[in-house]
Amino acid sequence: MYELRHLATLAAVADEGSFGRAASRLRYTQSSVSQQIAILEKTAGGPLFDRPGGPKPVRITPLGSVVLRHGRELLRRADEMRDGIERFRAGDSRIDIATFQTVSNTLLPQVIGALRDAHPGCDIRLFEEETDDPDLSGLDLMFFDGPGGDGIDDLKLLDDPYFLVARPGDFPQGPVALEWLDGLSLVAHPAICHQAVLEDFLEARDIRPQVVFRTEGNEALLAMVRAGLGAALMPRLAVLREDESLALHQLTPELPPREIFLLWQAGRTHSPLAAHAIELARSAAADLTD
Amino acid sequence: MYELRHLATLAAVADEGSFGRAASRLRYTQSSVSQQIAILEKTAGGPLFDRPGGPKPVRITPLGSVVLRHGRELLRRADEMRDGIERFRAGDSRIDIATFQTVSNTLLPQVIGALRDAHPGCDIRLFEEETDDPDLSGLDLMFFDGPGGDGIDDLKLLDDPYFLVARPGDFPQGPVALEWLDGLSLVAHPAICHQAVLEDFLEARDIRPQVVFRTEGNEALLAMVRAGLGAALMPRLAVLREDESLALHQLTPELPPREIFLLWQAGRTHSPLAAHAIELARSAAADLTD
DNA sequence: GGACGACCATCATGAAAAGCGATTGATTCT
DNA sequence: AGAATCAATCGCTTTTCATGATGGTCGTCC
Repeated sequence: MYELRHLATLAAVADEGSFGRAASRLRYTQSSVSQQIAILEKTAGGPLFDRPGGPKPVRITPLGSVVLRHGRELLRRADEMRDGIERFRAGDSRIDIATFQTVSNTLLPQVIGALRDAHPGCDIRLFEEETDDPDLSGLDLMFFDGPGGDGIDDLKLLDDPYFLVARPGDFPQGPVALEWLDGLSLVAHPAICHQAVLEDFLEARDIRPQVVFRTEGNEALLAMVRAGLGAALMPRLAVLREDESLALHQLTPELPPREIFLLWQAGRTHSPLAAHAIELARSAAADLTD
Repeated sequence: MYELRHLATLAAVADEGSFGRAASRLRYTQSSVSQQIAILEKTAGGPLFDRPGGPKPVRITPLGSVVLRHGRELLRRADEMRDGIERFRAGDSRIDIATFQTVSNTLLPQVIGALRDAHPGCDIRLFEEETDDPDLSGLDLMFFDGPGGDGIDDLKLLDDPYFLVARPGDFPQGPVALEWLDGLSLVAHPAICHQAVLEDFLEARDIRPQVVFRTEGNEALLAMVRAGLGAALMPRLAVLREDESLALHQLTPELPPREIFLLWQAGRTHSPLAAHAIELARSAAADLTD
């Protein structure tokens, strides 16, 4: 059976017009070139070159033209593959990352920025979704507020502690005892993901705040607090702009912090891009917890 | 260095999700598949599959996807090449033929018809040109009214004898002596190709007809004869419709007949199509000389 | 939990082939 | 005729390829 090597030889012979010159170009011997062409001629079922004999150049036959045309195309594709591999190794490929709101606003910008700097040609695709149940199909990486389950590897990036967010003056400065939350008017995220964990935790201690409004938007929640609709229990990182219009109170005892993980399919070999992204996420998380 | 075989194995492994199943599909052993993938992984510079171990299927890595995508493309092209060769052998290819007027009207229709019947998908291209100097570059075959020169092989198809074409009654029925042509008003082809040969032949015998009109078109010449502008010396085959408005007279002695040859580049291996065309032209010529 | 089965890597071995050098035969140019 | 050029071919060496056996890993089934 013929192989790419034979096609390369064919092309060289066609270029040089001579078996011998093709041989020296490819660092073969003339005899080897003869045999390679012979193999191609056997699989093609007829002569690929007319050999006039003597110093005249060999000339491609009509059948040879057919094989040569296809052969060159194959060689071109093989080159493209080499390029493709090289580009991939340079990180010039695609990465699909799922994320959620808080991460999009804090960790991710740093990660993406550094990634684009290091790999200018790369194609980064983000998918923002709030879900209880991480689905990594088609994704390289996923930020998630909990560890991965079966068939998923994870890396814990950081603990994001909960604070009570209220209007200045609504509570005395400093830590607030957890019991104060009982019966308190709160605005909150929908009861999925870590929000559910949180509410179960309070319930278990017989603390039942009154949730008067739920929305996914962090900014919307903070606006509600500013407007006096109620207080909010929010992870530190969700409060982007800390200004005089809001007061952050630690809680005693502390609520279980939201844990932020980076997930990927278990046992997966990462692309250079993904490997780099993991490293960047780890160090960005370390910066945030300073 | 990797070869097409390795890419085929890669694709099979990707399809089957298992080295062993790919091996049995390709009639290899599992060990051979392992080694082939190892070779590809070496040239790609990293693992192409994640091997979870145990009965879980292997999964392609991002790098593997790159190689696989290109690999499949290469294999597809290799298949196309096989098809191309097959189509070529079936005669379903292209043939370029140069011809001239008389041949276009007599021999060629039969040849082309039979060729298209035998090879329905073939691509026949005709180039009609009147020239003294056959140029076969880019052509498979050329009809010509003389033998081929240097670097050209030829096949003599037939002799086409010259007749004197006149209006009925202008000459007594039957052969006409050559001397009668001296001073006679003739219409004729331009003095190239065999026409030149013909006039030299007469000149050498001190016979000088008076050419009152020249044109390339056979039909135009015959129309001129009918109109009484003059007589014409024409090869038998150029007089397509023999009707009562024209009289054909043999000449005594005969003029050297126009010889019709089929030419091609010397030593060339023909495509099946060209080989067939040569055979058809030969037998069509034989039919005409009956 | 321990034996089993599915799976891939590795190693040694024998077979196939690829490549090489020398020679031959054909052709052209001088 | 002789020299030069070129491809085909032959015997040989080296490399590559494929194989079968063996060992390690992971999941599953009593």
